[in-house]
Amino acid sequence: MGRQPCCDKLGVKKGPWTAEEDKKLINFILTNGQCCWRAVPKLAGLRRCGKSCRLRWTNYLRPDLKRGLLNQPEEQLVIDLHARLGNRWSKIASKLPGRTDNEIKNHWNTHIKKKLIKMGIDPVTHQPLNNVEKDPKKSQSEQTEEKHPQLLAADAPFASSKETSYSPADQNSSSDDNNLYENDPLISCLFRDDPLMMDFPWEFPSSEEGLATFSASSWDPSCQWLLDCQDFGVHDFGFECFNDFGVGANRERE
DNA sequence: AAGCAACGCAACCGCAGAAGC
DNA sequence: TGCTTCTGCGGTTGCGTTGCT
Repeated sequence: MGRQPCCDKLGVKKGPWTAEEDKKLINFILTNGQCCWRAVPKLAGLRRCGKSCRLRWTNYLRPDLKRGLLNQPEEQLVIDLHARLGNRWSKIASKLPGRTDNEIKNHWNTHIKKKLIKMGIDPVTHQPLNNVEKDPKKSQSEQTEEKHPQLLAADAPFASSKETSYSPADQNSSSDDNNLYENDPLISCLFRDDPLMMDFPWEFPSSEEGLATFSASSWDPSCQWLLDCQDFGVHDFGFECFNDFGVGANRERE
């Protein structure tokens, strides 16, 4: 039987996205919202597979994305979360507003991993490299707190405290993550299921009226990228695609 | 200046689970 | 209930950039 490929390989473009393709995709999503990804390339006039479109949007074009390297608190949070959740990048990413799983995964593999190894910490187990197999029965979180004093301490705003009792992620990984940090107000805030303020409702209205409403009322400082665009080169495909939605008007007001 | 190696990031691939019928 | 389709996730690869010799 076999699984149908997500797109027919023939005639589907691969590789880096061009500014023109980005423009088409942004234009389409701002106009129609995120609908069936499989249909997006066809409707948007792209010779890409839906999967590729989704990836491009979620990892690069989404306006609520932060650009640039992870800062210290974010990095610390990633380490902390990784110690508890393992390579569940999407889970980790969901706790870092504006960051994608891909970004975090890349950052982990290129930066954090090395840092930990340099510090003599196994990035997989979060235990000292020379002590990895000493106490396999100890819970991962217990070990993490022991092994990351320098990470969990002063320079780590998200660091766990001794008062905080965490459930070891690997013992009960299916348990509700909310319980993990219930004693830590900041972390528990991050672990809430309800949307944080940065969760932007990417359900764009499709009618003109709706779009007008969107542009007038939903403009948010987090969308400043549309104006600044210095971080990822929106210049390359111009602003025309946003003008229809009142972004230009917002800009003029400033 | 040229060649090479290492690095970092964007993108692809394949699988698993969810959703729909 | 089982099959099909779609989406999302994590691992991996490819390539452009940067730094070193």
